[in-house]
Amino acid sequence: MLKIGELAILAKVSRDTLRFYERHGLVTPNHRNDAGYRLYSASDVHRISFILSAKEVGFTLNEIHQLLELEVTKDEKSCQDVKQIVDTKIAVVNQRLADIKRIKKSLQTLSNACSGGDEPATYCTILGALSEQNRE
Amino acid sequence: MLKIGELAILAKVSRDTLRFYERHGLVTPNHRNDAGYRLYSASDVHRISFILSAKEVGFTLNEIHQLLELEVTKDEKSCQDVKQIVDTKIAVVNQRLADIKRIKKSLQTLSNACSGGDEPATYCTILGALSEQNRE
DNA sequence: GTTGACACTAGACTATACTCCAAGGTTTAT
DNA sequence: ATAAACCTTGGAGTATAGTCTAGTGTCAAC
Repeated sequence: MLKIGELAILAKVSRDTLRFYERHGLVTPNHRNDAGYRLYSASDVHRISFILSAKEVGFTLNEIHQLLELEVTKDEKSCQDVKQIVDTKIAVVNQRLADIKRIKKSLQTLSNACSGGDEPATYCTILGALSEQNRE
Repeated sequence: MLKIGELAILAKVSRDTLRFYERHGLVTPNHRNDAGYRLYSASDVHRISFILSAKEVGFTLNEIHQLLELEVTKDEKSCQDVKQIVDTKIAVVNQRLADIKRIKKSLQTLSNACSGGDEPATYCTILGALSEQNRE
């Protein structure tokens, strides 16, 4: 059982963020002690880590909530419903994966073009690197 | 030369968004006609497409602006400065790539677990799929 | 037994990224 | 020549995701 400050340190978020996530149904403490203090389980660290990763790659808190809810609604929803939601997300993730790979490639082109010395970066533009990629 | 409404359709954004991006230095029309109408060049479609992709994978407009600026400041900044900024971004992109791959894998685990029929989704949780991935 | 670190709530405030509206000027098609 | 469709600016409003403050309560250590 972790108090909010302890979880905050482990999960590298602020206490306010934890309370905010609770209000939005993303992370709920297992218990409260007599004084009303939130008591979290150790596994909530993983839960928050997932939230942060998902956020990082462009999911909104609402979408993340929906993904986490698949757990909660397991008895009411049939597997086919779950699958449909998940497969839709996979399509989004694939698009994002393609985008990020393209951007990575452009950044690398840029970095390589600049790796010579400290001459002016005449050809150093992302859009240039991107369009070069498209020509290939 | 494209008017704002034409560019908006081609780039799949609203006119307001184009004006907003202009205020924030992301896309500037090449010219204005006598009536003050913005006139964009066709290549701005690519520019906006880059902005949208970068946004999609978690970059803020400020970061995107910085990346696009590398072009503008080419004569003032040495290649080494550019390279340093770009290499920092590559590290971020790599982290994001790892995150999104992990999420994709979890979603696929989930989808596969659900692919049988329409029995209740007892094992269908993302966090379950994620922790399974960690055990491997 | 009191001080300092931590907890609680409610509500105000901030940053980011739009989105909409009002009041007006321009262009185009009939 | 006039109406519809488009453009302009400035400013207000919205959604998302926190972040901060005030006022109060709790707990651990000295």
